[in-house]
Amino acid sequence: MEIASRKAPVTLHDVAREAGVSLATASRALNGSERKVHESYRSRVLDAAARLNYTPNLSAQAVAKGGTNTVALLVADIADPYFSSIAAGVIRASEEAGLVVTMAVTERSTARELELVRALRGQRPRVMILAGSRSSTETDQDALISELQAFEATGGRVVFVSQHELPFETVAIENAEGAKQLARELVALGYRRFAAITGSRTLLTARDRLSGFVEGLAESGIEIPENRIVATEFTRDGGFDGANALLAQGLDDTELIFAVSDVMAVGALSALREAGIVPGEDIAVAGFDDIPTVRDVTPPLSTVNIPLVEVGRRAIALALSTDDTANDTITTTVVLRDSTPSR
Amino acid sequence: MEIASRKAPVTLHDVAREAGVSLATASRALNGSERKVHESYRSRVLDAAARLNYTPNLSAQAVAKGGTNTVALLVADIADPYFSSIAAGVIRASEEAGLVVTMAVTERSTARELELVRALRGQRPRVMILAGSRSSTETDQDALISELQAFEATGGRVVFVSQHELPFETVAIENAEGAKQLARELVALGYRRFAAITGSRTLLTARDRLSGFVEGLAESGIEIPENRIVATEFTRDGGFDGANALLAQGLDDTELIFAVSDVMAVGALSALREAGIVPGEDIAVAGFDDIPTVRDVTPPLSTVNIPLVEVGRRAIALALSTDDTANDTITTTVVLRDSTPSR
DNA sequence: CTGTTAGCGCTTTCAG
DNA sequence: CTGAAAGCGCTAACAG
Repeated sequence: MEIASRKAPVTLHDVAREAGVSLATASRALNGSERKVHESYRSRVLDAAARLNYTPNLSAQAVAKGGTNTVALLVADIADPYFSSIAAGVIRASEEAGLVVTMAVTERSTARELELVRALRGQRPRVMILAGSRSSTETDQDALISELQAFEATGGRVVFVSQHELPFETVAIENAEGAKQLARELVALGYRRFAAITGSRTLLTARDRLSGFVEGLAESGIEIPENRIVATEFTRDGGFDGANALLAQGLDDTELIFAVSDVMAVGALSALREAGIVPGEDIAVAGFDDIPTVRDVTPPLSTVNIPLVEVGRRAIALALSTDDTANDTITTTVVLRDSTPSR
Repeated sequence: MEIASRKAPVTLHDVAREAGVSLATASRALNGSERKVHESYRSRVLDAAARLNYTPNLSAQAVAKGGTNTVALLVADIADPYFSSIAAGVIRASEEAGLVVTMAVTERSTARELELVRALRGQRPRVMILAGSRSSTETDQDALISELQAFEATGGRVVFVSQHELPFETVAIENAEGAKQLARELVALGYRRFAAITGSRTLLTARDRLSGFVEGLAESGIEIPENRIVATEFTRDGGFDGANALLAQGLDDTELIFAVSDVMAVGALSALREAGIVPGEDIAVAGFDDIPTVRDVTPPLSTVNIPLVEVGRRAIALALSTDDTANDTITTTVVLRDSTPSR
């Protein structure tokens, strides 16, 4: 004899019986498009459903109607404020649209990303959102593309958040433009000698930001010395290490360090401080993203704002739009704070 | 004539036909428990599946087997590092166990939480994890409990992350104990006059931490003056406002401000600094949680460490354990940093 | 408007 | 070990 009698969940069938109507009527009263079932029946069904504490089996609905109300969201690292803010926007907008989001983490591995896309495809989601910057050396890239195209061929929508590199709708972020503008404003503030901490050279986001920054400086005839550009991991610790690397080779007359992301900049700040250098006084620092944290570090960090939560919302808006080829570009804006005083 | 011919997805049936075997055999080869189908057949099916780029329809599998491989995760706010770290642990552990995570955000509303639980129940997840502290004045509490019990009755597992208040398995965090220990260590450091910034009095987590702290001080005969305890929102801005409130009434001889969470403490730090007060020198500050950020603020924040990612992992470990009544308590440890120099 | 009856894609007896 | 057939819970024609 079994110990726990795992009761079977209440089904639509149970509700129909309890209400004394047919399965179809119960279905229509509970979910079918409005104004189809007589009020007296309708309320009987609703009552029965409430009494039985009925919840429609979403999987069954999905197979019956041949589609789900699911959004699959892939991010590189959910604990990173950049992604968690975007995720917040995606989730909020999805809920508003009556969609459920399932989430997976790639841990910044493109192989893992491909795996996950395959697996998530089994969910038959309506939308698949891939957030996280692309890399220029992805060997699995073709496989990813064909997987995604197969998904689209069956009616799914794919939206990328990053740069518009792949043949899919994307919420593009003005990385290069924002960095260029930042460079201009820093030059206007009086800075002339720069160093930079960037992520892997193959990471598109890092690459775009750095090249935009370099271009912006070039407009004023300024260059960053080759050896003043260090590439590390695209994380807080990467920023920390990057600053130390710069420190190790001697900062000399460097006036400002540009880190291609705020998390890196924050790490750099800590490294500098540990080395007895006062950021904002001895040397200026700027980042990119405008994550919430940067208001609370010392000094508050100058950066380029990306409306992260809005990016998430836009991604699902794009996915739900009827326009097949729509694209969306997010404008970034420079935010100057105390980490880059005018000189 | 339709423009886009939305191809129907490849089904098991297609694979079976392509491989020249029966539906049943194809099913067994692709998913059924090992060692049942002859190798020659098996490989033919696998080849066909690969050739067709087949992905099993998870919904269909779910209805056929009467269960999913889904974990439903509810958090208060995914952009909050506390929750995003826990989520990271849940997601990682879930993926390792072959489970997919669907995620919803309550925005700290218990009404919304109840709604979401009902909706998510429709997914027929195997596990439901509710992270986010309970409130002592929940009017919907009974409804939540019965909803969750109904879910358990049908074989689902429920795990709470917070305090062990409700009749469900929970990963309990030693909030009171940790705060008490923090108080002891601060007293040992020489502090005698305290102020506190807490969240709503009804928020269990806030309440436990504050009372633990108060108890810890009481062991040394120290009390926090009534008016030195301010209650604000359980967020960064709440901490900011709380510090300002304290400032407004005059900090007088207060030596240390205890904020019941790190995000609040970080906000408080900024408020103090804006007021021209140097945290760590003019006044000490301590928080709770040990979120990554606190290493990077100035001065680095003394706090009570909770292994957040581990908490997430444990939650799903608990959910997957066969022991029905298991519970798990997470030990917290005090971490002293520069925001509370010895005096 | 309501009930009957096919499926949806997949798993799982149950015979062969 | 394999295939035929009966569901799983729900929706969507299709007749009344």
